[in-house]
Amino acid sequence: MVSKPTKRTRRPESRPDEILDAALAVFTEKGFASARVEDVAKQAGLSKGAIYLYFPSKEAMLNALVEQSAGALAKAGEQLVASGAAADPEAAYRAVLTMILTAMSDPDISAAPRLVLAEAQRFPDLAAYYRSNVIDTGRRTMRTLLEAGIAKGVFRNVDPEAAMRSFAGPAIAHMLLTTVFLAPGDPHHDPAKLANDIADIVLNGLKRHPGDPS
Amino acid sequence: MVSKPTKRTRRPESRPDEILDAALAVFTEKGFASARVEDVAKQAGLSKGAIYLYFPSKEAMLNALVEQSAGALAKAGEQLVASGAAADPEAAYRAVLTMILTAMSDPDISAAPRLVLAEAQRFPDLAAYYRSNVIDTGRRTMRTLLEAGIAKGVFRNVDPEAAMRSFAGPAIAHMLLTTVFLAPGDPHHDPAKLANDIADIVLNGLKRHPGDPS
Amino acid sequence: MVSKPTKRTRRPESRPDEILDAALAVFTEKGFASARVEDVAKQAGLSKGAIYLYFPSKEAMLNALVEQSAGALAKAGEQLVASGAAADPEAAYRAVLTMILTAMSDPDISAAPRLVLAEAQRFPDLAAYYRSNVIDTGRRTMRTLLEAGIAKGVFRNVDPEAAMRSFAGPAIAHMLLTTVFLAPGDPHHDPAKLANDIADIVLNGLKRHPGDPS
Amino acid sequence: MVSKPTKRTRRPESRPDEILDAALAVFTEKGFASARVEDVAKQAGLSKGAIYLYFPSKEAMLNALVEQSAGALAKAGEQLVASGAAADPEAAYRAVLTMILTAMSDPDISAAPRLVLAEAQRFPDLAAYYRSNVIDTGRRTMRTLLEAGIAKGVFRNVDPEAAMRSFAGPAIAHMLLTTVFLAPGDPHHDPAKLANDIADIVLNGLKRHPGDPS
DNA sequence: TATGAATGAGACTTCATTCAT
DNA sequence: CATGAATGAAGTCTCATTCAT
Repeated sequence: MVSKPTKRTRRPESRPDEILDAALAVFTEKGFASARVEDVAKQAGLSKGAIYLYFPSKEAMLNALVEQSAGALAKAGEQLVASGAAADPEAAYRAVLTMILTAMSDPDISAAPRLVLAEAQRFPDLAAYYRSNVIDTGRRTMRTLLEAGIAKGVFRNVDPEAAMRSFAGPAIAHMLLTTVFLAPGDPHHDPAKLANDIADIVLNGLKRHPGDPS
Repeated sequence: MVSKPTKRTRRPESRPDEILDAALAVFTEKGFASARVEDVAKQAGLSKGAIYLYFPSKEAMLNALVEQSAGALAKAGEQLVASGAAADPEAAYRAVLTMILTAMSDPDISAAPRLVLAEAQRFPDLAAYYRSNVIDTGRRTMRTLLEAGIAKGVFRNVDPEAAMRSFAGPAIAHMLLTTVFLAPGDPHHDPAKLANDIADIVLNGLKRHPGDPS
Repeated sequence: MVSKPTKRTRRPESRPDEILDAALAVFTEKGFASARVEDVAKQAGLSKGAIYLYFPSKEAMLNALVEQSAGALAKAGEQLVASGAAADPEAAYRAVLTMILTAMSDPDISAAPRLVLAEAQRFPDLAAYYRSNVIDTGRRTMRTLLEAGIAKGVFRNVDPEAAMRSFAGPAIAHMLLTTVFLAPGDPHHDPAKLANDIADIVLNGLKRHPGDPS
Repeated sequence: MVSKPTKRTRRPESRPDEILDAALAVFTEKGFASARVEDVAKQAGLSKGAIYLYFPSKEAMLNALVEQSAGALAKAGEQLVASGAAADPEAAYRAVLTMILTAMSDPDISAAPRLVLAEAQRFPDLAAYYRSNVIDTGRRTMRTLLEAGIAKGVFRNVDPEAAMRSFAGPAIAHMLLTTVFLAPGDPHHDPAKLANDIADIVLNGLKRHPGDPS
């Protein structure tokens, strides 16, 4: 939460980003179609018209928004893995999962992915962009990790598609439970502990055990 | 496509259901806010005004839609488990996962859940309804399954929250990959095989292995 | 208030009149434009479609309505006057005023004139019809009455236009106060007494007094 | 017709009043329910949407309209009376009647009262507002005038309700004859002369005459 | 005659976008 | 750069009227 700046004193260079922050908040709350440009403007401390000095249309904001936030997570995960995957795939998966679960537990951070989830159907370009820049990166990352583990003999030779769904799925489920379907009195689960417990299950499921065939 | 009837047909007994089918298709494609009532009407082979003979508002259609399709899946899963969970939790999980993955691979069947995913943020009542009638049922089902396995000594004593995310997550991930983020040239994966491979991983992750502690 | 007939047992010959009764009630309450044909039908114990068996359009009902109720009042007043105006203009005015005030105090009877008042602007034909058949008759009646009084030497030779407004105005004022602008706790004034008191004033104003000029 | 300004003029200071003027004209002509917001906009030289920058709904315009024009007439009459009623009730009534008849002869000025008359049934709040702010003020005014006359011994001790209907009724009758039921070839009557002639009758009717009882 | 499902024109209202200031 | 009044297209909903039964 950035401290609200005194009106009218702001580096103009960061205006677009500020607008995108505002747009993310408004779009996530009301959905893109039902969000009003004026709401975004108000949230950004600007007037309606000013938005159009920075973005040519409402949809352009959505695209910029997604592009901005898209790469970040996947890039972060990729680096995290790259640094340690070969040496210790198990530790790498644990680290990635912890990072992602923690991120997804924060509504501000999970806002962009949720927005994409909600609007992907209606904006195929956006879905395609996200697929290329996030999903595919994630898939590559997971595949790298899996192959490293298999090569080292710690993972069984499982189907990569199944493994990927098992890797990433729990994080998605957690996000939905935490930010979309959270019951009013629901207890908050510690993301780090959850990540560890899930990693226990998934890694245990992937590992060779004494007596396993192949 | 049945031969177009002469205008002003008499209502077939189940107009409301036909309208809901049309609404589901249109809402899923365009999103609720961007869908026009006239589109739904056209899809249902009716005029705009006729819709309002059956539903008082566009939003009422959304609610009816969700209520109609909500219970079905969870109920199906519950019964599936109830029938065999105690006797063989592993087989039960396999069966449930196969059913769900198969269902989620079919865009027509996954349409309703996807719609809820997309609109839950904007319609808290709808989210609450889905949580009560689908999510909670699913949670209960999975918990039952897990406890049966633990009681029989085939599952380790893992954290239920972690287990649930590991159980359900892969199915959700599969749905998103299949219906939202499907790449144009992506190969279709056989849901049954995928379900089995995922079950291998997850169940293996839950099972006690020789040499496991506790 | 007619006793509600047992459904479906009704002289069909009187259907149009029954519909007009219903229409008057509904139009008066909601205004012609805002009244729904279905409301009229319901009030008349019929279905929407049946209305169109008797009247070709909603506006036709309005016209028939006004035509039906138009003449009655004026005709009644005319006869009342014709019978006694020449012999005793004062008594004749008293009688007419009493009748009109009593009629106007009854919302059911004043409904038609009020409806005309409300819709005359929007339906010039209707206004013209009412002018020809009610207003003009009333004017003639009052003029007859006035001239009889002048001829007999009991009334002064006043301007007929002024006299007519003085004759009829109090009745209109009474109607508006009674049916349109009635305050919740307003006392009901006895129309007969009021008519007499008003007649006292107006007749006294018209009469020659000892010492009057001309 | 002023030369049409280049589209998208800047607002003159008093847009709301201009809109209300336009609304009064349109509502009076077509009736509130049948008037289209777009007609009001066009009349005001604006686009449909612009209306909603100043009024939240069509009905809000009606209310504002009535509130704006409501007090004016009654206030004017009240002051007129207050200034001279005690000293000379007869002259005061003459003055008030002349003012009102003159006002009512002008369709532009009588438009608001006529609109209220037409819509009061359908909008009870509006009727109540008018009753409180116009009718009641008028009643108070007339009662004051009457009591002053009685106290000075120039008026007989008549029933106030009867007197009020006799005071105000002729003005209402005149308005209806002039603006609602005016025949095409009808001669225009000079309001000032008419007011005087009516005042002759009514005042003569109220006055004590030599030989009156009481 | 009577019904009421169905149509479709039309109304209110919203809101992305423009532009004079 | 910024504002916010203004536009006008578009969408939801209503309802007079029609017509198959």
